[in-house]
Amino acid sequence: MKPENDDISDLLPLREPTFYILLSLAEGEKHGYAIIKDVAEISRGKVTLSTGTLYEALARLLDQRLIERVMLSGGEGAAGQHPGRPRKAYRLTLRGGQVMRAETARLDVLLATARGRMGLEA
Amino acid sequence: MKPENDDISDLLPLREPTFYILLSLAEGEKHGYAIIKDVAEISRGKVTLSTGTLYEALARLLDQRLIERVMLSGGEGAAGQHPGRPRKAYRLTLRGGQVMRAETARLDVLLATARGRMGLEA
DNA sequence: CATTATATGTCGCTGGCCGACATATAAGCG
DNA sequence: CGCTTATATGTCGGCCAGCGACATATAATG
Repeated sequence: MKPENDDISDLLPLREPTFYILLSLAEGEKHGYAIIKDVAEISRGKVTLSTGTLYEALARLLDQRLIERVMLSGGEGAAGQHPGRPRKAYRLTLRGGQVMRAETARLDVLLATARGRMGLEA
Repeated sequence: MKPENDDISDLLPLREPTFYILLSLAEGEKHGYAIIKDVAEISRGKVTLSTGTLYEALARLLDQRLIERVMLSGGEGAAGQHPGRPRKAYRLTLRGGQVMRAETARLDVLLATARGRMGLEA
């Protein structure tokens, strides 16, 4: 019925790197480099994002409004002293959260179907 | 220790269409067109394989030895009367089964991680 | 003052997916 | 009989996310 213009299901399935990037941001706002380290950690070293993958994904996710830029917490006029270029922090949007819930739901169904089909309930 | 030459984890993650193709064959041997219909069914209409996707995937999976061709059951000299071009049936190999188990295990961990991170155990 | 760790970004290539197109064949129908 | 329909396999060009390689900038450390 509803034309549902910017339909979330068009964005699914998420590729593994993208899924982990959003998942990392689900925990709280982060800047790019922090995401790389976090993803390596939560994936138990299995996913090591290349910078190409990461920054291109961030641009795409911004465009899709699944994430948004945030001012760096550390507040006031504090430039925030740290090595490297100035950080850019991102956070998950409501829409981004919806996508993550839709994707986990999809995976859930997929796994249930697979378990049912293959003989490995044991 | 073992160099593990043809490592299965190089083939993961599977894309959704590929996953469903292998899952369909896990049930038993099928020919291409039957896979298309079966996948549409088991995915509750969510995944409709284009013939491009399907036949290219079958060629690739054969090459990776995840599936193999089988003689059409229906036996003897029976040509097997049916409309359309002669059927080509495929079956999952042991290696293909290993890949499916590895992939479902990966998804399982992924989902558990996601559930832990997002606040939705409820 | 050189190295290292932190930090962001671009570019070209590849692989899998996809829609469009091509082809072949048996069955059903008027 | 010829037309359409459903079944069946296959190719091709384009697209897009991921990825390795490369480029650049900066603060801390020895």
